[in-house]
Amino acid sequence: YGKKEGKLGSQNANPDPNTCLGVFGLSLYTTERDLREVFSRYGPLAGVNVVYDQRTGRSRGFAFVYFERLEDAKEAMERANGMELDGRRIRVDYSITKRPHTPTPGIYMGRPTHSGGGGGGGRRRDSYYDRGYDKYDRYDDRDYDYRYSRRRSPSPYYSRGYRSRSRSRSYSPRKY
DNA sequence: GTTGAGCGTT
Repeated sequence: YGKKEGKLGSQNANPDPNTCLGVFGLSLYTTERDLREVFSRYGPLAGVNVVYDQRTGRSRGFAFVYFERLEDAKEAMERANGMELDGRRIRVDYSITKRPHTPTPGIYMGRPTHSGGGGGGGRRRDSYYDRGYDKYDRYDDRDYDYRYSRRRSPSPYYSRGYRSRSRSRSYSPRKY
């Protein structure tokens, strides 16, 4: 049926249980250490990642928590979702992405350009792309967060009235 | 002390 889905697809709504949890709505002051303290209650962690804004270096308000075991992740998801942390109601869900962005691969990503006729030619993609790196990892117009690149704040000098009229009088267009 | 729903390297 005609499902209209966002760029993240249906996974946005129902991520499958996973040892990687996404934690959202964090306070900017919540650190990975804080998250560790909270989430390690449910089981051993494999890692914690707060996502930081590339420009400001500050938290973007969400994080990823990796559990060693799926069962622990499940429990953590149930229990920690909606809990208050540092004054914010946090939301916890299974992550739909597994990893941070793939660094630009300096390697061939697969098929030789000359397909030897017929279907089988396509070699399986290099393992680089087989370990949980998914379609969301591409640097792609659809995936890039334009909120941060669109900062086209006009120079203040162009804003109306910034320079007083009297000031602009001093500007003499010398016409010859 | 930027407020909201979201998914990734400082």
